[in-house]
Amino acid sequence: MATLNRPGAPDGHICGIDTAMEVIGGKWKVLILWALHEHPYRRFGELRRLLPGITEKVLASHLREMEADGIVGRVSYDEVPPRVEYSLTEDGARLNASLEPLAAWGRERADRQG
Amino acid sequence: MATLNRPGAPDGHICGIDTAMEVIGGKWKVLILWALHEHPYRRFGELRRLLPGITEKVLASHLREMEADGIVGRVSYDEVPPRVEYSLTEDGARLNASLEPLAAWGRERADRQG
DNA sequence: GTGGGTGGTTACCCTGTGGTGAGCGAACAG
DNA sequence: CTGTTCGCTCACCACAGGGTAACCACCCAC
Repeated sequence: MATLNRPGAPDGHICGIDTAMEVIGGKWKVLILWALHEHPYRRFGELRRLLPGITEKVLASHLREMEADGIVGRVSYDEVPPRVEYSLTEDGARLNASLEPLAAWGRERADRQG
Repeated sequence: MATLNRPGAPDGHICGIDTAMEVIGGKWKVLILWALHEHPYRRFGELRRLLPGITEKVLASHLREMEADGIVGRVSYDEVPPRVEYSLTEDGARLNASLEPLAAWGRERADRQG
């Protein structure tokens, strides 16, 4: 990622929000986070079914980025057919928790607008 | 806007996060929010100076979107040279507050990585 | 041998977002 | 009479992120 390139701060970051936005900056990332929170330890195909509309390519690349960011864990079992399980890391769980107030704000706003 | 178009939910939204992400989905929006929180009632040029690297076009369009979303207020004084003051609405202030946990998560993560 | 399910990869295209640079209208300073 | 401040607007362009679709290796059931 690192679409953010803002001068004015040492590494292009101004406040902590930037760091967080970089990590969740992807069309489906918060939903993947959410899905893994509600349904821990899901397989690739299960996640795909939990997120109607996502394509395999995007799911795979998002998962790999989130894994690299340390918010998603991946365990691959050497079976046939292959089995891979994704889960939230501790950091990912904390990220998800810190998204809750934002979700509450969004829900309230959605309610107000009917 | 409205880059989010995800089937599976009535209006393309699955949880409240989506609504919030739509509102803050813009490269500089959270920073504008932050700047207006730390420096209330700023003028266009002041905001530009507070956000090194932003261009006038992007600042103008982001401000207009945020105004339409009801999180930023705009007051134009009929003077010469023109004077326009931007501020957070109550809803914007609450949005900003609900971003705080996320910012904390980001700060903690930035600290860990040095 | 054909189809299905597993978890992907690869190549290509398309749109939206953001960046660049110019201009504008009025007043005032030099 | 040129330059500056102020808050924009407009036309154009580049690029990355996401979407589309085909393909792969493997095994099993039919």
